[in-house]
Amino acid sequence: MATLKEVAHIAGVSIATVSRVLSNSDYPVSPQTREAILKVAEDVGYSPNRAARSLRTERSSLIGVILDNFSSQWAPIIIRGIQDVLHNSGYFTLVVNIPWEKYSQTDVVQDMLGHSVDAFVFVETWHPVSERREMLNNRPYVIVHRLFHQSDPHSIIPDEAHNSALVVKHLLKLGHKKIAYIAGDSDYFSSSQRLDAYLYTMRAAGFAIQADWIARGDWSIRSGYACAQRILAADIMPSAIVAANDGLAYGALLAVIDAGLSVPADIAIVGYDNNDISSMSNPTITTVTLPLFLMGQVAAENLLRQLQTDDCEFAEQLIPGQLIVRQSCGAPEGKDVYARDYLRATME
Amino acid sequence: MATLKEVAHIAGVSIATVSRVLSNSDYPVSPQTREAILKVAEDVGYSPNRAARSLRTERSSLIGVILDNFSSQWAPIIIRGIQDVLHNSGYFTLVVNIPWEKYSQTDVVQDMLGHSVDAFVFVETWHPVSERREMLNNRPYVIVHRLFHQSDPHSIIPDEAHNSALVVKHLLKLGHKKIAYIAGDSDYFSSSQRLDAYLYTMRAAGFAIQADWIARGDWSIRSGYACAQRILAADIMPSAIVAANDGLAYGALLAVIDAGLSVPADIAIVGYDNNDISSMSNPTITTVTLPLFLMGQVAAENLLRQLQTDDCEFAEQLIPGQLIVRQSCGAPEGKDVYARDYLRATME
DNA sequence: GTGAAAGCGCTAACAT
DNA sequence: ATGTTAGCGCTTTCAC
Repeated sequence: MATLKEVAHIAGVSIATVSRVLSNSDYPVSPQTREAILKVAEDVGYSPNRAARSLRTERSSLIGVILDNFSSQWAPIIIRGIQDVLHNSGYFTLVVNIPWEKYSQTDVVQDMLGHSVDAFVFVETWHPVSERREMLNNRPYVIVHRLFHQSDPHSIIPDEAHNSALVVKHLLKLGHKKIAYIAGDSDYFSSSQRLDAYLYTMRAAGFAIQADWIARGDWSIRSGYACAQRILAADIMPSAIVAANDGLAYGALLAVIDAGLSVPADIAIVGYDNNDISSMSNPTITTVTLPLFLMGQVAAENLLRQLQTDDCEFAEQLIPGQLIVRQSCGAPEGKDVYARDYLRATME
Repeated sequence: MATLKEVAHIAGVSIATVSRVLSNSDYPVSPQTREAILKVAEDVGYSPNRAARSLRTERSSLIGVILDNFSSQWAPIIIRGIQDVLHNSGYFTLVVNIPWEKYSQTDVVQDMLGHSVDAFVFVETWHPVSERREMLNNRPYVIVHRLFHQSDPHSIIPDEAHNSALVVKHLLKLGHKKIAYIAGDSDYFSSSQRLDAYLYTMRAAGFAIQADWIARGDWSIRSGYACAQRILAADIMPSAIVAANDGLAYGALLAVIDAGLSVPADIAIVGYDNNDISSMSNPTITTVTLPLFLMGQVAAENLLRQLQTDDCEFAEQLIPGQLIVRQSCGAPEGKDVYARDYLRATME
């Protein structure tokens, strides 16, 4: 590969001048010289040796990205959002998947620091982050879609309260007053956030909540089924069920149908996350979609800002999701949103 | 961060000796000295400066991974397989997603070469690879799950012929003689491979194929629906339909049901790919699963071999998939494989 | 078995 | 506006 020295030799100037031009320095160079150098660089296909540059500047144009679970339905989209911004700014990402169980953060972070990464992104991480900053060699970092309890001003997270309130308000607007809730695994930060928003929204609307309207599952279809069965046995039968995710909602759907009831006629159901399952079930499930790509972009932009200016202000950034109205809530606008009809309609 | 110099100073030896120990060189160093150095390195948390090492050795411990579509159902699993092997061998990966439309391979490859990547992995790439080797600066490379027509000895690909024959033979074993076929988009390499295997297997079994038993779709549910409608109008009604992927199979399923027929009683259906849809439909769809994680691992191991020994032999490696028997084929062992029953059974 | 020193390609401080 | 040069941390050749 071509080096500065070669370009300098061909262009008949010193390597310092070539460096000034090709490293986008703001050091003054005469237009003619600049152009000549640019031409030679183009001709020989010059590409800077990042190792040499990195050794000198202690910056690598590399960003470490650490995630819990690469194969989750969220991670790939978030990563694409991150890369979309970062690649356009000349950065490469070192993406590493570390299953939560075998997490030994130190090792990976240490290795990444050996590669002189300029900053870190943590995606969907759950791990305790006490003293993170020192471990990270005081490099900038940002957390996207944080799943653990500890608050961190460097986080970009879904606005769980807003999103959860979104579905509850949607049901209220449809006239429901007796709304039950299936919560997710209590280990998750998002689980309590979503539940709290349901409680708050119901109270703000002035509707009482029966104790046996609330069941706690573990995010799975199976537990959604079991929770819905318990709710159906409540003293006062609810007219709608809000589930903390689409798996739970789908399980609830099956349980309600198996109980000989109809969705949404007898019981309305709404989910959360816009999982594939919610668009393929029968009836299709009304849910909330998270703007994952956007979250990745925002995270990357946040990081770039940190990289450019020494001290910026930090505060958790909450990104709102969007309601997707389908059949399971009974709203008129979702009535026809089911896969087979969509298929038929567009197949003529 | 600690440097060789510091470790050498503390240990009271020269940096050369420290380097010999800490870079796993096979140069002889006395056991006592070695141990002393190792201890100091541990104490100060030494981590080699990869930029300096890379500058010197022209090797970076970085592998460039280029893919078409990060968010495909295959890519993340393949990548995890790749990383599983590579990380254990001390490599980091530079993963870059380049949508096919805006592919300008040269730029990314060029940038990666600037980072001195030791080798390349192409995942699900479609792009022409003529003269790839020179462009890659003669560095090792491997292609996983290749989607284009040109053959390349550096490929790790699913054994499409074997897999496709797997489902056809499965139907033959169940007694089907009149088997129709819905092919995928003809632009894809895998499409013709799968179709050919169907044709070959049927002929080898001695069964004639009617011209109107074969329809060509574009991988989508919608086109599966349309293709099945055409097949149902054939002069001789088939007893089974093989679809080139699960989307087509699901579309066919809907069409058969809409025609007032039953699956698998009247028409058996099988898919390919083990997409989520095939485990969630009703009936669930018999299909073939691709060993994606394994493919990634094999690809990475192949690459490591190239990195270690100068000349190794190359030949396309075909990785066989596995048949997943569910309800849509009518086989007894798949009879009970449906989501709701599974749910009930395990819910007690 | 160990140490001294050259040099990888680049940037930046300093000189002109 | 341009050139000269030191030195980033490491590996490796050569000397002892």
